[in-house]
Order: sequence, then structure tokens, then C-alpha cells
Amino acid sequence: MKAKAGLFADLIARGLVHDSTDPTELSARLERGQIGVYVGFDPTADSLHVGHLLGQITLRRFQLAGHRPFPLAGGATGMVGDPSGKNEERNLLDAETLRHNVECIKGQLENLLEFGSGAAGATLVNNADWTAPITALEFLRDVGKHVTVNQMMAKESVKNRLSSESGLSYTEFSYMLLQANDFRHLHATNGVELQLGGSDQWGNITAGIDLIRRTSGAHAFGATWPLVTRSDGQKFGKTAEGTVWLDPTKTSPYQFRQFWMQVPDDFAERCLPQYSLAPLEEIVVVLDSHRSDPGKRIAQRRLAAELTQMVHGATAANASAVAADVLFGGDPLQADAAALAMVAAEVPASVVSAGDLGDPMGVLHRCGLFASTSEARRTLAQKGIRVNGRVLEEAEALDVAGLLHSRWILVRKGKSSFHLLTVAS
RNA sequence: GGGUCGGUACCCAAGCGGCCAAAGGGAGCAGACUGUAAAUCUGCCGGCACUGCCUACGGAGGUUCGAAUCCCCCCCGGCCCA
Repeated sequence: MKAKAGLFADLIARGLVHDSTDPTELSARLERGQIGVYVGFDPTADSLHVGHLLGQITLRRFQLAGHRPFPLAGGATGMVGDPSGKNEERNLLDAETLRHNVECIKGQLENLLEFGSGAAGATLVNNADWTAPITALEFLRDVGKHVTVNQMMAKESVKNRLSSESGLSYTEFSYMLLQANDFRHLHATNGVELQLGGSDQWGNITAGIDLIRRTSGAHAFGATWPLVTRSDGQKFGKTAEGTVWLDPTKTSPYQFRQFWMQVPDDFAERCLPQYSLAPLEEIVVVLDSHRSDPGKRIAQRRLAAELTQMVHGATAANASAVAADVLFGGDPLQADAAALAMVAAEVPASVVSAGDLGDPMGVLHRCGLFASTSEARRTLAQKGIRVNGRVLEEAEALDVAGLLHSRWILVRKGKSSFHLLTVAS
């Protein structure tokens, strides 16, 4: 298959290249024809999160340009733990948990890429498949022999940890070798010539390139995208509620969409070209209108719409957009029943019996909107609770503002936290 | 093993017999301003049956009318010496 031209330049223009091995050569190689490219995903949890999204989307870009993606689930490397970017030795997951996690994230990796026998069909690989059978002796002879400790010590991730209090265990120190061997293996068996990763992966990637050169004399490539950090310094992918997962049972499509909707302006501007699969010319237009009226959140809307659809599908994306329109659009009393039903499916919701409506604090605590009745009481005193759009006052029952379509009460805490109560008679 | 310094609320960190549910900062929540933003200002920020009660200052005891604060033992971490 003929590769589409200009991929590498496009990546640079989108702000997706932080570092790369010889850009001229890599660019030329990508133009010359199809290439195998891999990105590793460590199964530290039973779901990927938004922090992993960029890797998936970047693979998708390569696929759309005619290259063959190899998403890799780190069933083996997950056993050891990557010290890159971490300032402490991390806890090891047991084999059972890991197996479970790998199974879970496999499905998510399959969502964004096209698999199958097509010319640019993706292939999901698990490094446990080729790593587990190797004996320690083989590994030391076949991999360890080709890498000097001197080189390993020179890597930034290792240096940082050596000078830190918590130190670095031999296990984590060895991580790099496992990843280098993955690249070597994929290169040898599948002709994978390029490894991508976040900028913290640079050391691991170059270790693989070195290993390939030493063992086979072949020339492999590596590139990293800038590690995502928010302009306001917050850790990307975390909200007050915790990690934003791709698994809809952990983070609902609505919450996922809200995460992108509420991202700061400058961050949205930076992300849009990186995450959107739309052509750059189109994105430039979007960014222009965004800057001319940031209040409209044009970039956020675009990001939210595109990514929610990509991860959760068109139906869920549409439903969560409808729900958000009801919640942030104005008067809940105007919302029709169908829209409210979508809200019920997307936002946290629960059922209350009519008899409990006289105990608002208890209900609001039990439904999870408030962590304690004290917190609910405080917020009430600060005029922070609304029912169906009307501020709830002290000693009022939850249904002071009536029921929406004789069924629902929409509770709002502050500006953007909602809970929908269905009243059972 | 010896010495020494420390372990305080989500995090950092004061307090060192009563005035301590515990200063200050950060995070978080709410209000004002706004754009479902940022910045700023204000209030809140252990729980509950909330003018009171309960639980809390590494763990377990003790002294005292009264302890986060004093004593004893134990556990954990830093540093120094062996």
C-alpha cells in the first residue's frame, strides 16, 4: 500500500513531535512506503484513561496514512513497572490482576483502530507472549549482553531515581531492557520500524533502537509526543473526582464529554490539533473562530464532540450532548421528557420515595451528591443547592419547585454538579 | 545495635498541659464576577440527632481535675555513629 504523503510534517505541525531520531530520514522513510509502528500501553488498571488517548489517536493517524499500527499491551512490562517519570518505586501488581487488566484494555485499544486483514490493519500484541517464555539466562545473554550499564545509567529516568531518596530497585532498573527487547522482537517478527511514546519514553525507545542495531545491524526509528501537561499545572486526566477513564462504566460518556468541555482555553487550543483527526486546514479555521470569541468554547466543543464520539460512539456522544444542553442550557422546566430521560441515563441519578422528600439533607447525602449531610447543610446555607433551577432554602422540601414531568427533580450543586432524582410514589 | 530528630486533619506545616476540631499555606466546596473558563474577592472546609454531642494529633498504657502537648513501652521514617 502506498503511504500518504506529508505525515511527518503534519505531526510536527500539530505539535505531536517532541523528539525524534533523525527527522529527515524518518520523514523520508514514511514517504517511501508502509511502515510498522508501535506504541505500548501498560496495564496498570483495568481501563485506559484520557492520558492514553493521545497514543491511540497517533497510531490511528499512522493507520489513516497507510501504515500498520501495533498497539502493545504490556502484559510483561506491567509485571515490572516503568520507572520513567516516577519518583518512587512502585508496587507490583499480581499476575491475576494484570491478566485481567490486559483483557480489559485490549477491548479499548480495539475501539480506535481498524483491525483485520486490510493492508493497514492493526495488530494487537501482548509482550507477555514473547517475554514470558524467555529464561533469565537467555535474557541475560541475548539482551543484557548488548547493553552496557554505562548507557543505562546515562538515561534520564535512571539518573533521576539514583539521586532520589527512594532509590531504584534492580527490577525497575531492568525495565528498559524489557521494552528494548519488545522493539527488537516486533522489528524482527513484524517488521516494526518505529516506536512512538510520550516524551518520558524517549530513553526506553532509544534503548530499543540501540538494541536492534547491535543485534541485527538494522536501523529503527523513534519519536515522542510532548507529554501532556495542563497550562494551569494540574495533572492531565485527573479531576477532583479522579481519573477520567475510557471505560463508560467508570466514567460516563457525559462525564467524559464534560472533561473536555471544561478544559482551559489555551489547553483546548493546544489539544485540538493533537487530538482531532480533522485536516489541519479545517482545525486552523476552528481555532480562529475560537480565539475571536473564547466564550463560545468552540475549541472545547469540537474536542468534546469528536473525542466522545471516537471513544464512546455517535449515539452516546449525541446523548451526552443533549444531556449537557438540558443541564447548562437554561430552565430545566422547559426540557422535554425525552431529553430528561437522556439526562437520567447520562448523569448520576437515583430513585427516591416521595416520603423522603421532606429530608433533603439525608437524600442528597445518600444519593452521593454530597459527601456528608454536614456538607449538604453548608452548601444549602451558602445558597449552593438548586432544585429544578430554583435555589433551595432552609427547611424546604426537595419538591418545592415541583416535579419535572411529574417524575423528576433535577438537583444542582454549585455550577456544574448535577443529580437527577426520580420520585417513586 | 547506640545516639539523635521526627510521625498532627486530603497534602505541606505550626502548636509543645487548659483559651485546640487544632495557626498558616495548598487542594477541595460554595457565593460574587463570568463563558459549563482563567484570574480575583468572600465564605466554608472531621462527623452527627449541629447553640450540644461524638471521633480525632503514629499505636497501646500511665501521670493529671484536664494531654496533640508530660512519662513508659511499641511501631514507622530521616540523619549521625558502630
